Amino acid sequence: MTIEAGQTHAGIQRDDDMLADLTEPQREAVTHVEGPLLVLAGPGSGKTRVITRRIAYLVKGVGIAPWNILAITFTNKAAGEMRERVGRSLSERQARATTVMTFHSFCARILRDYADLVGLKPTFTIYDTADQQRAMKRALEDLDFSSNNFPPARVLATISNAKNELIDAEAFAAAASGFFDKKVAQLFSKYQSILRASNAVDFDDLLLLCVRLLREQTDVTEALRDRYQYLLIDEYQDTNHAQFVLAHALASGRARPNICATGDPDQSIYAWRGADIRNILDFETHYPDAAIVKLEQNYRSTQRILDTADALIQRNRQRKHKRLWTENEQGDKPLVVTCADERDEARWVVEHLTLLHDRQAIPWSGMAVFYRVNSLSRSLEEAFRAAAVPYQIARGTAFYDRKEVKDLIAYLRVLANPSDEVNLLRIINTPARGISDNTVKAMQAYATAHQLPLADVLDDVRPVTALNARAVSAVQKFNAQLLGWRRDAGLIENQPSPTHDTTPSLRMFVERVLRESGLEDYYRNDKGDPDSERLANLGELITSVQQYESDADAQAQLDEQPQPGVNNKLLGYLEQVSLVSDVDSLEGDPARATDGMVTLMTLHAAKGLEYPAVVIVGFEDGLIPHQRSRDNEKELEEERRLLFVGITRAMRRLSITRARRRTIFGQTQPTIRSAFLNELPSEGIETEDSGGEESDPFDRLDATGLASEFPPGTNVRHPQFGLGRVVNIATSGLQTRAKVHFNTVGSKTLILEYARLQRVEF
DNA sequence: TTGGGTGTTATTTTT
DNA sequence: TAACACCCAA
Repeated sequence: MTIEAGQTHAGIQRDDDMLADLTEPQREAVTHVEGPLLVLAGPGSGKTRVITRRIAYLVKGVGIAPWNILAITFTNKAAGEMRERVGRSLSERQARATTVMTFHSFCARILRDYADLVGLKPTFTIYDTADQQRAMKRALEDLDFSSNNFPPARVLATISNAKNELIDAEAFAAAASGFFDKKVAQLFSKYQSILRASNAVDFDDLLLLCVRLLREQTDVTEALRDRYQYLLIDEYQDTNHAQFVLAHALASGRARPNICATGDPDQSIYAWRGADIRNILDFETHYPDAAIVKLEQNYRSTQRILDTADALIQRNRQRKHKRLWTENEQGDKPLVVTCADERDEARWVVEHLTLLHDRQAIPWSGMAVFYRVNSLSRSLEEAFRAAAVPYQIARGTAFYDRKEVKDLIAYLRVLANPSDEVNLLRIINTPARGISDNTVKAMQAYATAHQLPLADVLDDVRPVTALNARAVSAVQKFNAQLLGWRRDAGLIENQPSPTHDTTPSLRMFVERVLRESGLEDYYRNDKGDPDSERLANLGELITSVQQYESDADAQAQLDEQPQPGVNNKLLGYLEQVSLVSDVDSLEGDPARATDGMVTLMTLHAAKGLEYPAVVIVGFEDGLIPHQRSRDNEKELEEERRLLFVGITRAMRRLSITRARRRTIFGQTQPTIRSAFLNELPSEGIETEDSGGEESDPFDRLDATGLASEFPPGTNVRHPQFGLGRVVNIATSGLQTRAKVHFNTVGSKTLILEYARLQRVEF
């Protein structure tokens, strides 16, 4: 039976059909309709199922119009998955009427509609990290700052943190106190003016400007609240302040906000990117009459794996109590394996996985190896290659970061948005066309002196007296080319759209730009040898254009809209490129029966995935928890959550390995086992030696045990100095030094092995 | 304009 | 160690 959108109670499906296969808490979450709802979903607890079922229930069970539903996720992958699963339980028409988007695409869409209200043109460009870096370098140059003292990445990170807190350049300047912050304030303001002049925004601006829009334009807010009456937010533990405010603004304005947040504080691993775990921990404070549902039953892992994870996470204080349980079998004890060094560790991993593959018939695609830092993948790769075991590395957005791909996209961006200086400067002489650095500098100087956008200077270069005839003609030729392209794509305002026989499709248009810009020849002739890989990548980009185009055309047809023009498709495509990375290009869906390959990735990248067999390597102090997170209790808890995420990815087999020695930065050093080792239930795990070398009888004397007994923040008593509090703890070699702030004598650094510190509980 | 020499630095990266 | 950015020379 298909129910058409908009139909009311007459055609409502009986609840039982949709609810029969749910557990009690799941049913509770699905059937909660009005008012705030928080779903605390442990790993593997069927969260996505609950969310999609809830959407189906709202539409089919309650009769809510699908266009009143807005579901927000963090990743495109999650959005795509959710869209797909919603599509399965609703009619196609209903499913298409719901809005399932990432925070950023949602904001981008709103800003396109209301660009003028926040000082943008609808053609604005979304700058990615590389674009941001270029813009920041320009800001540094303009202000004569040395990039040694102000590394662009660090400055941008500071600015990003500010924007996540909804602090704009002005507010930042007002609050800046230290030397660095004051300088950053100047850079912040310069950077924003560069972006503004380029009609460009960065990822954080999408959120910031959206919030500003909602705050300042009450009619827009009203319209959006009216449209999106039921709000679902996934991975709520990862929301930053801006996202919290945005969600709140949308949900407010009615007596009981219809906001449904799902997430798990124990899986919050992005605080360093601005995520604020308090958003989920304090949900009931923000929404006093919130209903809370806990999904604690796990359908993924064996009992022993779950017990290990649970024991670990119970150590955290910043959390909501939750007890994980499962009806799954007990399973094998998780293994903790000590290896000689990283090569021995890698060898053990490959051997272990090969055994699981051959004896237990687990396909390669059902296995994953996680590490804390990317650099650990190297020794693993070597071992996998040596043993001829198929593997893949999950790396982020490699494709769109390729030089040749970025070049072509830069052309498209400049065509869509002539103000985009960062990208204009990228392509102005790529490939070389006789517009030298000096020519560019002269034009920039002229632009600055006359307060003109660089694009205007290109339109008429003759007044730039510093240029010789050759330079002028080179610039004119280039500019004429840009104009020609724009005209044919219908990208020039106040001009009739192109006749369809000029440039009938976006794909053909992009191919034409590729050819006529000289990029194609440039990469073909590069160094004499046919640079086939680069050309192949460009070909792949064309394919993605075509893909986008046919999707857009099909969508228009379904919506009974006229076919979009090349100009609109170009804008849409560029937005997709900016907001969609290719992380989901991972092969080896464990559900598939193919043998596939083993997947190697960071612990962060593992979130949301599951594998029958998991190995976590580098279980050492300084790695897990990471060096930089040791001094701070909050960060230490995040490291614990990271390990928790890693452990809970495993369905049946879990192994954790460490090396006694590891070579880092070219230096081989003895390691100390992770402080978290003592937090795993000793009866519930099995320890083993890799057999790579004789085990060291003194190994057990290492300092780790002590270190974990005195995490920063611990209150202690010293026989001489009295009461104090551990400030930080550092391990070097076999010694553990603790810096303790004593109530009476101030700070002292003590060697834990000798200082007779005692814990004091209050 | 490119290449080589030098110096600096070293998590995690949903968008 | 190794990757990357930067600067200078040809």
